[in-house]
Amino acid sequence: MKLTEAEWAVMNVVWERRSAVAREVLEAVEGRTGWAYTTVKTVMSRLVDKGALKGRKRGNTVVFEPLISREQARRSAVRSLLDRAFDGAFGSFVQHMLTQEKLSSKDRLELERMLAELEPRPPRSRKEASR
Amino acid sequence: MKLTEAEWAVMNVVWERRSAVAREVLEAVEGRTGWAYTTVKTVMSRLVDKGALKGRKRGNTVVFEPLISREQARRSAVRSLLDRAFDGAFGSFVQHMLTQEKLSSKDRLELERMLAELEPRPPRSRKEASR
DNA sequence: GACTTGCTGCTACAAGTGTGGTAGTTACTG
DNA sequence: CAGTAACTACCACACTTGTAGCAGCAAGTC
Repeated sequence: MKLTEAEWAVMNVVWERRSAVAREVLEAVEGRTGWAYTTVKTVMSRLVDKGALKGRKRGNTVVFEPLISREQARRSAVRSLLDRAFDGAFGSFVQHMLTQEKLSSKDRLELERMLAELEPRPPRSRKEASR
Repeated sequence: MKLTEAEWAVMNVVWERRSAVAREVLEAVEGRTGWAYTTVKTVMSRLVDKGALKGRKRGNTVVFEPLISREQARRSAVRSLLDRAFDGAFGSFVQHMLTQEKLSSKDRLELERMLAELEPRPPRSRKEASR
């Protein structure tokens, strides 16, 4: 599932709240984007068309919920970046991250912590069931 | 500098050879893409327009060379991914990489190695505790 | 010098994307 | 119940992206 920039902005809001109506999404992104209400609606319709959202009519309005998980979308975004920009090679990607991107030491610590945590034996995160 | 998928394919070839004419690019990507010669030309023209390539006429043909570095392009691609899909937060990105992407243990080792190599925590002399 | 071949600069055109307007419809408010 | 506010579905339109055709010009061939 490939999402456009605008679609990410919308999906991020819906994922965060687990479900949302158009106006909520608008309010959440308005500051950054300056979109009109109808713009949000259009983007959301397209997301329904492409199977990323499902809308359920409740009275007058439509409540949207995600049909794809954030992790799923993230995976394919990462995959796609790796393929087009890093020859699909994880190694060159990591190399890039560590040498080219300016990581704050906080970032680096985070990275370490996670590695360490993962190191002894892949500990399942406590939040297990996520397809 | 934001590149499209087709543009990445072309730029990758040019970066690899440091310079290339259209036909070389075509030959390099033909297998994967099945593009026509003119398709390559069009993409390359657009790359010139947006300042990613410069073309220098040599006799009949045009030799292209990159105006932007691969690292530069990669940086902005990574940045863009982080922003749209990970709230711009490096932390959640790393978390994703470690929990969601299937890293081979080789990948993980690589990640560790580089991290260690870059480690700011200096086991160096404690005299210069600055960077 | 006339031909052939390959390269170039335009032009095209459909699908995807960003952005939003309109009009009809539902539901609250007095 | 009439008026207003809020929603929805549909339409519009410019710009980008993928993909390529065409016609003219340069260069090697006999």
